[in-house]
Amino acid sequence: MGRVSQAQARQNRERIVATAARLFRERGIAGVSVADVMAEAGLTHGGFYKHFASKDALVAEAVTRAFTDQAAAIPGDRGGLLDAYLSPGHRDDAGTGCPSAGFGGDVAHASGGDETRRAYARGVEAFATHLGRPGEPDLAALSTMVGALILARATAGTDLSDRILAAARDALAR
Amino acid sequence: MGRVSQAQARQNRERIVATAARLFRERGIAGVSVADVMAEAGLTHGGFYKHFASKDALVAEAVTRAFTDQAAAIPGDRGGLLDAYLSPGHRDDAGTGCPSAGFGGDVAHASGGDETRRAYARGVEAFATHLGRPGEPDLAALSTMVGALILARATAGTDLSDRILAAARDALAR
DNA sequence: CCATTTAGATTATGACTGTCATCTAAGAGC
DNA sequence: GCTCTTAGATGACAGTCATAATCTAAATGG
Repeated sequence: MGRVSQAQARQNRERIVATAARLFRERGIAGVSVADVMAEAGLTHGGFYKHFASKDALVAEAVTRAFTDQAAAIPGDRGGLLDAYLSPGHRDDAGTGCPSAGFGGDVAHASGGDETRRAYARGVEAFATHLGRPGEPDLAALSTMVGALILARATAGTDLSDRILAAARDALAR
Repeated sequence: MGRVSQAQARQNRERIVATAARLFRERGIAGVSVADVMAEAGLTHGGFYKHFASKDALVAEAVTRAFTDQAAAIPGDRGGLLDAYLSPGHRDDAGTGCPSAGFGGDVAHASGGDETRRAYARGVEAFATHLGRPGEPDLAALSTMVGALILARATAGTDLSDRILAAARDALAR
């Protein structure tokens, strides 16, 4: 209702970004409204513009946040990373999953503004670099992983979905 | 205004589906309204429901149509297919491009109904079969191609975009 | 403590959404 | 030609959207 401590406000803002990063990946950017995000964060939609200039500004921050969260949670060894990435669990949990895959389709369709595209490109490059060596990111492996995950999600519920994950695992195991 | 010949009506319906197949791939399913499709097809939005039961029904038909169009236009030799698929031209023309990539993100987020998901899965399987041999579709190559195209589109305008396409071409050339 | 600031709630906005009922003019069938 | 039918136009509907002004109560700084 009234006011809230600066610490509380900062924490609320954090929760809005974290909630958005999850919901946008789950339902797509266009499929989630500002009111949806605020409600899920336990706030009312009117207060949103005290924190962000626009929905696009939130999208850009949510994309950045999703990539930094990912970077902090990546398994160290490549084998473990591949198995986790191409698992049914990752397929079925888009909300906390890979941002390159979760946001890829939406950003390709120009959802979010210019800042969103830049944040996305930065995140993709960082992830590809982690997959390869500094100086030579493994863009081919990244493409296979992202493509397999998106295809597996879009065909979830069919046997094709599991076969896609398995085929990508096999191809990248070498 | 008044009525129109059965042949003309059939032709109008075709145009609605073709327009939708293009717009949905360009801007995303959620980013295109029924009114958008009808206007682009040269009709008013009210007449839409004389042709389709719902937007979801149109989405399902548009997805099916995009895949049959693709199947009719695929280069015969694998080398030519790879070069065309992973070209800047294909990246920049999503509207007439690969439906597996163009619809993948949206279908993964459960845009469109059950029939849409089935149509998408059928189309993906058919394309993968074309890439491999009957009985053993090349799901890994498909994943690499679709992933590279989506990533290249989402990073269009940066040098990363071209590098992704080149890396995927190299990896699949073997 | 008191005055000022401000996060968040409430409510309003104008535009846009998918879906229909209705109207109308012209094709189709006899 | 005279019905009967129907594709498409027109207009309206209830709902949702992003954005914003206003209110209010509590936190802040002096």
